[in-house]
Amino acid sequence: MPRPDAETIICTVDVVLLTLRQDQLHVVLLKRDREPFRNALALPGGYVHIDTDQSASDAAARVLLEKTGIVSPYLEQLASFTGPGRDPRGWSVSIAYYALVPESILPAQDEGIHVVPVNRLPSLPFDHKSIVEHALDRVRSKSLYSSLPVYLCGESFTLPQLQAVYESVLGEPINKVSFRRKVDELGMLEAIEGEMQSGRANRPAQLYRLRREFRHSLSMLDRGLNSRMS
Amino acid sequence: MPRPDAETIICTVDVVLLTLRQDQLHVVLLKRDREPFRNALALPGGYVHIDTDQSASDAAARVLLEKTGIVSPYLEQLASFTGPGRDPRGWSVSIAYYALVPESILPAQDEGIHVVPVNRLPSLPFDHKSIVEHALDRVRSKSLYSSLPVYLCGESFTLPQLQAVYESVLGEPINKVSFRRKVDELGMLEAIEGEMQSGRANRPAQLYRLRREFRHSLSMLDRGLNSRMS
DNA sequence: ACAATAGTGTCTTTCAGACACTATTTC
DNA sequence: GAAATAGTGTCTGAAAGACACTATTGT
Repeated sequence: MPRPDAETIICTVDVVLLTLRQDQLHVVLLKRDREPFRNALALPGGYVHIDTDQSASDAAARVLLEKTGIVSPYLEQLASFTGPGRDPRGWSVSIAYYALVPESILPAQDEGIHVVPVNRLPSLPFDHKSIVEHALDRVRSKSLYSSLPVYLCGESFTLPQLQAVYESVLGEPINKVSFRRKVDELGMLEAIEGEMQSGRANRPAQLYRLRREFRHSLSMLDRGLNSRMS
Repeated sequence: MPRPDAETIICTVDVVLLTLRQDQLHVVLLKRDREPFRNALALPGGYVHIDTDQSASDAAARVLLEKTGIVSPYLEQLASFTGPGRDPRGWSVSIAYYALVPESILPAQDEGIHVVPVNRLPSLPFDHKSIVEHALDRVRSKSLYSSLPVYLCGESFTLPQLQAVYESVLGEPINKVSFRRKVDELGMLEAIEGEMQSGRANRPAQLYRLRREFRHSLSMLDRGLNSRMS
């Protein structure tokens, strides 16, 4: 364990764990069990352990597992946040990561795990608010031209469900025909031979799953879903 | 100055300084004046100074200025590279930045400053080769939909010159009409009321410069120059 | 049969690339 | 006037969005 003092740079990782609940992006926050900011809600984070971690990415995966019990199939470096003022203990570096998971794998909301909608963030310690906002920017812009949002779905899902996920992430409706053309172009899905009943009276939708090659990496488009962003 | 030992994470910044020479991207490498890898060519880099640097970005700008004399109008964080093995002194974090500058502001190639073509990189110490490759990926993909390559031009330039710069970065020809439509759409340039003579006999081209608002930040497109990449 | 949603065919609009034409300079 | 490159007008083809139509379920 690093022993921070005035001579040393504090080196940590933080994880922005995102999920979709009721068609809204939510971020997982934990109640801090130690100083500084004890009892405040903050991103899951912790020191890099030079004795066990082979990289910051390892540290992020370890922290996420230790603090939430989750192993995320998608975990990507976001950016590093640095400076003398962001942590009261001293000059610090936080290497931030983001992860997307289906709501179904989240542990029950208790034990200090809070899932809060990203558009109703409470005030957060350190510069965690800024980190979350950077993560949202990244997720939204990557969702325009990649398969990233599929990590918010469970093992299997229908195309209408997947489209709703994209629409929730991007915050606006997508043309159905174009969406299906793009999904086809991405080539990331395979049909499963069972179907799905909609709860009510209608034609059932085909279930799909991610192809094996894309379980842990993205598929990219040249041209993007042309949901206006900018 | 941090005093690295087995207990401490070594915290540094490295800068990938890119420029265009003879229509080819080049990276600036310096001969290291101390161990480890004394006398090897490497990226300009150095320790974060917690007594003077207000952020890693400050550290990168300082290192760049100290080692090359350059103040780059565009300097962006690339990613952080971490692990126990990348630096022989111990577990290290390098927060990497990249910068683009016109060749004209580079100091004379001596005093240990080397400008080498990116497709003929020598073997580099640490994981600097990987850092350079990440920077190239980033620059190329951002060049598809932003004004990034203008930082490779000087104060003023013509549209044919700018197009050549984009083509050099992207490594393939661009349609002239489309390019001009996109430049116009980006809205980042303003005409200067002098013209430019081409060295030989032809119609002179209008000179342009970056609008003030874009001197230190990019302009982005929704749709990109459709130079095929991926 | 009707309601409801899945899935597709096709027309229209928008945008990128091809190409040719005009413009302006030097020789 | 010829050569050379700057700059533009316009046509063509590709891709995105609109919209309507068919398909398949439960009630």
